[in-house]
Amino acid sequence: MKLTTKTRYGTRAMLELALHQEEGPLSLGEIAARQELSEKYAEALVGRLRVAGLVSSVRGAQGGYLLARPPEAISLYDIYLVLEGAEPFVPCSAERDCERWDACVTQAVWQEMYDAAMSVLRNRTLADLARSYRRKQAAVAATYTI
Amino acid sequence: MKLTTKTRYGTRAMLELALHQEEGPLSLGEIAARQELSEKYAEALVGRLRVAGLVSSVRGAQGGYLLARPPEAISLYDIYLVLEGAEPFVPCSAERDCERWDACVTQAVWQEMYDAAMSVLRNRTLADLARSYRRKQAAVAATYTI
DNA sequence: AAGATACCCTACTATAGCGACAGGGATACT
DNA sequence: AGTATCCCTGTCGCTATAGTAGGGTATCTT
Repeated sequence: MKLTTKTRYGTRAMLELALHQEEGPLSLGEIAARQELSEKYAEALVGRLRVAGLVSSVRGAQGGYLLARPPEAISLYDIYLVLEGAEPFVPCSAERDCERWDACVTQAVWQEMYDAAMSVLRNRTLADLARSYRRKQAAVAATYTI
Repeated sequence: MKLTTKTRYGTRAMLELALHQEEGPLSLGEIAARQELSEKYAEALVGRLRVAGLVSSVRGAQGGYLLARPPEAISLYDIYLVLEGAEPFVPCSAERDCERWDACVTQAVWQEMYDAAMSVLRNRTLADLARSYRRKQAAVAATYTI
């Protein structure tokens, strides 16, 4: 069970956008630089987020990307779904009669496990992340000041 | 995010052992047959469960495998841990100063997600599974009887 | 007009892990 | 003697991930 870099990078990119929301669009170059990624790879990720409607874009010079909705309205699950896909944890292959009762019994547990993980993502928005980030930043600044 | 067959097969094998607990040891051949696996593959899985102390074995003719502890004392998390390893969702690579605050903020979420999934496994024992199984079996039997 | 930038499409490589099979030999119990 | 566990090794194919690379078009700002 692992989380891919796609989701990780993508989520962080979205967090960047949330943090810079009022300073106008963020270009691919900037996003890629902060993630230490090639522009091409970043393009692939952000492109999908755009097609999915989580991000909007501004073309031309000084263009770039913006969140399509306010950060409170974008959950981490939204991002996950776009980048990771909705593929289930464990496919149940039973189309006809299922002899595999034991499998079905365990199946229920896997499903529960998956749902538990997803519900964490569902209950967390980009606004939450941004808040955590700023709080952390403030805490560190305070340490240095004192 | 996916669950591997190792965990799935392993858990089902353990369920088999739980269900046949009183009928003496279950041989590899039987386990493999019920999982529709090669004996060799089953051997690899059960072998690890044995080394980990979840399963005990009886050598020689009429030998086989048994649960090492009562089913109530074996959680699905125990099994997961043995077969999947304790590797976290996302390793934090920061050993020194970490410039990646955004990453750390997201890291916390991934961790929470992982914990949520694991807590489902922790709260479920083989005895629970066996109970579900028997209940289901009884329900189906009733359907056919009526 | 020039430059910056999004947008799109394709191809390519490398690696790692998973899923599984195969064989053989030693040990232990009935 | 026969049935099993036990243990070690090697092989194979597949798939997904994780990226890189290149080149072209459209659109906006300055």
